[in-house]
Amino acid sequence: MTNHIVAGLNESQRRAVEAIDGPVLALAGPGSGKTRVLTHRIANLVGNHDVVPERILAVTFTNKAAREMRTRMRDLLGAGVADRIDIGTFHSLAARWLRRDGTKIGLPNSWLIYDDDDQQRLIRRITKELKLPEKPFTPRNVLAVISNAKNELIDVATYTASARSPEVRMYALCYARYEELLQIAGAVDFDDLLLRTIDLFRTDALAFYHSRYRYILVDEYQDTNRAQYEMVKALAKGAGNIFVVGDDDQSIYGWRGADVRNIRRFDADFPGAQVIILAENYRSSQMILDVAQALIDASPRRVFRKELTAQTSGGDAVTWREYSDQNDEAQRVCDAIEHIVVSGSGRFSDCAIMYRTNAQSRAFEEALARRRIPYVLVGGMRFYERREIKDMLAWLRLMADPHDDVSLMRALEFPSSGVGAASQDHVNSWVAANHCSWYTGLTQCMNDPQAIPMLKGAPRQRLVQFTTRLQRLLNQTNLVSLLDVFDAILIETLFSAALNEEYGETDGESRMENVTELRRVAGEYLLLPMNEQLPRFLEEIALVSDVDRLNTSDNHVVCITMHQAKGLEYDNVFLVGLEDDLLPHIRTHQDPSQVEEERRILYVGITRARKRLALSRANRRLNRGQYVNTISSRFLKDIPSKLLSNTAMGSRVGARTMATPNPTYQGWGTAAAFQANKAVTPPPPIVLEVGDVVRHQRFGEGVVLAAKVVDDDLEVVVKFADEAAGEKRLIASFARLERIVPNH
DNA sequence: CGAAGCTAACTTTTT
DNA sequence: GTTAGCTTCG
Repeated sequence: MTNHIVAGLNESQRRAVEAIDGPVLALAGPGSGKTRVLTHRIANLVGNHDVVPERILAVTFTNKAAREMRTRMRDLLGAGVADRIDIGTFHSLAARWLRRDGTKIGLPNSWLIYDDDDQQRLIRRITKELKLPEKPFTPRNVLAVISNAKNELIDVATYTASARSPEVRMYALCYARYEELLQIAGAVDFDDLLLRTIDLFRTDALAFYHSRYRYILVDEYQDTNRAQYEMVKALAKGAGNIFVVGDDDQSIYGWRGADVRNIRRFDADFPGAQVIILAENYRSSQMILDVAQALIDASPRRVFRKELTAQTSGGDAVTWREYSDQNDEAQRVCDAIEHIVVSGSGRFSDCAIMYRTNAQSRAFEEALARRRIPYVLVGGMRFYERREIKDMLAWLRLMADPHDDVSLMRALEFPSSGVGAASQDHVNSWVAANHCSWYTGLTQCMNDPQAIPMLKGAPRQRLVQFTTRLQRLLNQTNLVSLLDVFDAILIETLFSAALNEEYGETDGESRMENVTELRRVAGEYLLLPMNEQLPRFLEEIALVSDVDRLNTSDNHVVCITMHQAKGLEYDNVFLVGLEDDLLPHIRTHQDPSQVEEERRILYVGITRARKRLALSRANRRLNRGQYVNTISSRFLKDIPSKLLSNTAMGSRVGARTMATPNPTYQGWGTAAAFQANKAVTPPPPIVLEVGDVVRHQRFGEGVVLAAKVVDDDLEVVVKFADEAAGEKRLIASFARLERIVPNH
């Protein structure tokens, strides 16, 4: 039956949609309509083959991809049907299954997810406890060792048994203790979500999942790690209808355990697999694809070769420019963006600046802010990683699980409970010796003054006070919603006042606004049954990423790493910092396979562009306070120079000098005509004179000592009342100064 | 015990 | 140019 579901698909897409039985591998080049294939395949199963929606499982790598798929499914099938399909990331699905069946493999009834920060705190505690030297045993290193072991499905016993060198034996000790502490806290880390699910699939519970999921679809299969691969294999053993989409040329997560071999050996793992290649590109111009193709064809070992073809030939030339330094690069990119907007060929939101490392974003942020171009920065400090947010979450988590040690120690520090390092050490050695949680230890200590002999007098009193406060919260019976719990904590801890105390009034208030924003998010969970509200809220927060929060409808330039940009697309893409040492990153130079991964990162970046692509580098770059000369990325050699133009995008604007401002574009005023979003609208230009009294978000009040116009903006020197802040040179619009007393 | 001030190290990418 | 962790002082 041919109908609207397959209408409009090309030959390969259609085959991928209609091959519903058995194993199928779809090799989907960038922009080849991968999501379309996934959604239409599901629509085909439900609409044309009467598959019950509940029998379908779709796995993605990001929440964003999951949400997008859900939205498209609703358009195709209607919400009533679409919402019955299980769609999610590996991690969120695993969490869902473990909530349901975790007790079968020994998980407690309720458990928490430890994020990266929690893990590091735990590790720091362990390395201190074991008195390990700082040198190789940084939290980051130790965590990487443990995570790699977990990714390879190596448990503590196996790891310990295979430890030869003294150093590895130390890591083994950390691993063992780490696992014990997680267990005591009733917590699982990201890797555990997958590992424990594999454990679950080794029990007879697997039969349930086999009967439940008859059709399995996996997106971005090239990014699966060992654990995810095992999960897929276990599930696919049921009905055998396993459909995976991926592209080995876009495999860029090897560093966190993803194994390209999973996709390359798919037909060996699943005998009789159909392999379908999707190479027709519906996104980019042929000019852009030629560059991408040249780059990837230069890769020495490729297994599946694809020849990307565009819908139309030609397009704007891809540009390559070398700038003097990172600020120059940022300025010229801004020129080009302004040109695009002013000439009417695009909006700010059609432009994206992509770089290899987050550290590169600073120069662009400053240049964009200075010109009042609205932008968003993806990555860097995430909302849920802010101090005040983590502090609030620590208390919320304690409400769900008082044995969560990491949160308890955090709650102990904010609001300050007056419990110092010495007392903490006493408690810590006691709970370590008794293999119990802090909460258990503190409760004992409260009931029996002699329980922890080292603790007495005032320090013990303070701990008792803290425990009393915590128990008062835990025992409140009149809390009937998540918001009640939230507010009870705010009241009991005097959270807002504590923020002002800790950060000063101005900063404290703005941090409280973030907490209020968190409260607003919590408010979205009120429709769930009371006992599910808090756990679900916490789980979602642990698994949400920055890209997930990216709002594509707002009119702003996007600054993003090439990694995070995977799955996104823009009319105009600026790939910056194409320098050896940055791309390929210096830490990959000695390993050819890692350098090849860097090549694929660039490939991913290039193929994000629809219409225009600008490549650039800075001849010298400020590294940590020092300028370093750079050389072009070695990957440039693989792109024939005839494919590159050295006329920059928007070069007319680029030619302007600081002395003669572009008459057609006058900062934000003109840009506002292009319907910028309110949320990102920079403040109107502020005019300051010497002698004005101003307020800064962080530094507080100060007086303007000097002011001069630099590059269309005002640069001021402000002497702040706060001794610590002293005198600062600031860009007026970037610093968001507020004039409180004009100088008349 | 906590605040302030100093040093060192550091920056790859993140579910 | 930042941040985290350590030392020192009050």
